Amino acid sequence: MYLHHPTNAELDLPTVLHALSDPQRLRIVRQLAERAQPCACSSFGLDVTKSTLTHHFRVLREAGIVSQEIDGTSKLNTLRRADIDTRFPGLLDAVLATEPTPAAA
Amino acid sequence: MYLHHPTNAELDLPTVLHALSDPQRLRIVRQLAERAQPCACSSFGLDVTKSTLTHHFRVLREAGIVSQEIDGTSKLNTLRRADIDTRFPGLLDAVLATEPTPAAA
DNA sequence: CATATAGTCCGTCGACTATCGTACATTGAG
DNA sequence: CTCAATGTACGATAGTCGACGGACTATATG
Repeated sequence: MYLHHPTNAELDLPTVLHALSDPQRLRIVRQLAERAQPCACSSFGLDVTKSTLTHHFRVLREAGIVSQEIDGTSKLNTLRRADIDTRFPGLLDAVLATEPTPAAA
Repeated sequence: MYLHHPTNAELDLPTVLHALSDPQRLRIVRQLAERAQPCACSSFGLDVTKSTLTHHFRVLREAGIVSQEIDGTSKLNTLRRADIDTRFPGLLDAVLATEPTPAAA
């Protein structure tokens, strides 16, 4: 099973902003930034079904925000911080610096 | 005719990111940042109809990115830079710092 | 093999989006 | 008053989005 990841140069600002404009995905990104270790999709405590989770992680991966690698039955997710910082300096910092508005886990 | 503008405290990150995730609106924001003077909706050279333009400016206004005031038959648009910078420091700078990807006027 | 775990794939649903066209309102200029 | 300019309101349409359930795959582990 091949997982497409956009290259650094392929990162597109509107696509990235759109991927970050969903509260659930924003929660995922915040947690990934805090943990700084590859995490399975199911470890984020989001109150949605598995298929919805798959959807959100695909959006994040295809936007280039997250990289995924397969590890057994899991998929380990990592924030592509360096790539995003290179392409869009300061963007991720600005997003992460805002307090998690309502209820974020 | 009353135009609702969210207060500084009402600015919501996902809403702002979503408003910025459209190429047309991004073009508007870039031009507003460069001009730094209130501009009528029709002065941005976007290749869409008037009604579509109205729609995009409403999205920007309701997200708190732009303020609009009526001046004769025109509506003058201003980037709420200070407000956004206060609420989301560095966000607008990061967005504006990226090169206008494809064709931006 | 049997079972459990972690995700994927597909189809569906309702809500929203971006776009358009046409008709309308308001204002300013002649 | 008439006309042009600027923008709004109100559909309509084609597409996307977030969410779901259910069937499925792949990888452990017993």
